[in-house]
Amino acid sequence: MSTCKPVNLLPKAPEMNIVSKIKPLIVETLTDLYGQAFTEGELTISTTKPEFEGDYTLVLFSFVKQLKKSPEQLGQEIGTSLVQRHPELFSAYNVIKGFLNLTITDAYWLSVLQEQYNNPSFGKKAPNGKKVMVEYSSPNTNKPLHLGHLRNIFLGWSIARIHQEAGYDTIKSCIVNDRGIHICKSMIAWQLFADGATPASTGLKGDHFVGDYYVKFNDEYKRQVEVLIQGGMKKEEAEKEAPVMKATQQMLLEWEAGKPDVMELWAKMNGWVYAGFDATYTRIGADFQKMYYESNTYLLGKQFVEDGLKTGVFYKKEDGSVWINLTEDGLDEKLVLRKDGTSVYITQDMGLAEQKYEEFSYDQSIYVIADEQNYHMKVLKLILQKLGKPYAAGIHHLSYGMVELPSGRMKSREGTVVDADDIVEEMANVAKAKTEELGKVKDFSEDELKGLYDTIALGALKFFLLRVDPKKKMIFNPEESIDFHGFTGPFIQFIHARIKSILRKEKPSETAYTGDLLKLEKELIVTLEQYPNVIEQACAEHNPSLLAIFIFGVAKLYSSFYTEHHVLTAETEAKKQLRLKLSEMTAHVIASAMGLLGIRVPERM
RNA sequence: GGUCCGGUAGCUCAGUUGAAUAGAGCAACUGCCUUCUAAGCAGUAGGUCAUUGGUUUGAAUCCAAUCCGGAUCACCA
Repeated sequence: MSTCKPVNLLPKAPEMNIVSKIKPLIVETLTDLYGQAFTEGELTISTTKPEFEGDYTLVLFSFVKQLKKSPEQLGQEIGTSLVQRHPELFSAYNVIKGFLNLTITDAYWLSVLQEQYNNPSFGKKAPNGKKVMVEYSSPNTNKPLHLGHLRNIFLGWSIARIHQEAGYDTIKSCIVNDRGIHICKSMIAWQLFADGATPASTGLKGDHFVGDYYVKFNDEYKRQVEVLIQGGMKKEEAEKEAPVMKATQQMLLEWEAGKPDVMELWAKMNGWVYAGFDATYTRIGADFQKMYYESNTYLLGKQFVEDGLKTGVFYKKEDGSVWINLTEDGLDEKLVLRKDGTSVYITQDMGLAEQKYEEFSYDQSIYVIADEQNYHMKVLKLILQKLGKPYAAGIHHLSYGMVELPSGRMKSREGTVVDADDIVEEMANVAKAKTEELGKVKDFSEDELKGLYDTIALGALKFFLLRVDPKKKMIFNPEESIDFHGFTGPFIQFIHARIKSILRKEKPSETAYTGDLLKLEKELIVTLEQYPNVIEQACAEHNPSLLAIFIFGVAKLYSSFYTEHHVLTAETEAKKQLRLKLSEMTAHVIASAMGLLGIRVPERM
């Protein structure tokens, strides 16, 4: 950094966000002026609306009653005092109705720019020594991933990445549901219909190959049930008696008994599925540090039942089944062990939580699971709390809404599931067509082009799924492919590429700028300065959409700036340097924020 | 029926720790490529914030009731 300028006139490098900086100053001013104690929490400070003069606004209404003065008078007094006491921070103020609009000095904003313009990690926090586990994806191994999984995966990956940026040590994990009746259905169908076919012999991706047999099972099952009903059987009975269903149940028993040929087929078919999943994960950029398999964990948790019975948290019914009564907590009674002594879903989850804690001693454990499991996760946390588990408090359910079609929920039986691989490929094709049409990267090699198409396709898809508040369900219309204009990933990628195109021609010099700031120049810095806060908030609220919304605002602002003011042919050399710095800082923040969403940004597009 | 979540522009969504004239994108309409990438910019139009009542200096936001949609309350996972 340059040190040969009159630094003493400038505020120190902004480790702290401007809002947290001015809050104590306002508190101090209030106390001095009126002799009453206020806390920072009592202040309402927001960015000043564009139609008014100023950067940040203090709402005065709340003080009127306590101080028995009109808002106008309060505003004048506080404003005068702040500008007098801290001329290095406040250059002007105005009072409109009950709002005190404060203008921060250009010098302050320029110091922010000067300190951070070449910092690609602006907003990154120092390690806080805390460990967070994020469990996401968690697929079944009987069919390929679909659009709903993608929302889960992008959310999980992003929330882990955001925590990492906020200073946490993160471990991404996945619990694979690799056992159970649904797997056996694919296995039975393969035995019946495959005639030895494999993914290799058919050229199909393993997860799709196995998924096809799951569909074949259901078709056959439906056919057999129909035949039995026509033979005079009742529907419920037919559903139980259909030969393929009986064979499947038999197979599940054999699996649990460890029958060698069943285990072998199971391992083989799961292997195909994993190969398929891995290909998808690699393409979309998902990764895990720890895989858990239900075939290993489904017996866990039984020791909890013993403990719970001893401490009276659980109780046993006459038939031998074990329950917990949660009615005092507003929930129902919940079974934790079947009468035959086998564990249920929630028992396994207790066991897995314990195992994760033993292995990683996490401070926080985030489960990315659809909102249909809100009740289950509430119960899980509550039970663990009642059992006095130290890790119970750190359990957080990142609940997200379903991705629905305009016609309603996706249903695999009706063939309305949007396949993950298909949608990625489709987006890549759109990206290709669009790129070729624009013809801006004709000199790219085959590989570079392919990389660019995936970057844009995944940018569009990830941004589309992450820009919405996770807890809200969202509508996806397959008729219209995901847009590349407006509030989208590709728009932001485009702005980044544009900036890079300038920076390839010239890089900013280190000398600090000391002149005036035009409206858009200042607005850009004011906005960029908020980035560390946005990371913090996205982390605290487990909500990547805050980053998506923020970074779109940045990109839009830069786009206006870019159209209105020239960088390389600026009015003066000093202005050019200023704008080069603005451009570089914007590019860094875009790359960083998009990175937290799992989206790459191209140098050219 | 109990619990939870949602209802904001034609569509998809922000805004929901109360604050100024409720914001974006898409779609529609008007302009702008001989100057750093037009996947862009500038602008026009589009609203009974589901309804009713309440609290407040101030309500899309808080409270109550009602209507609509969804999830869940399995010895399935």
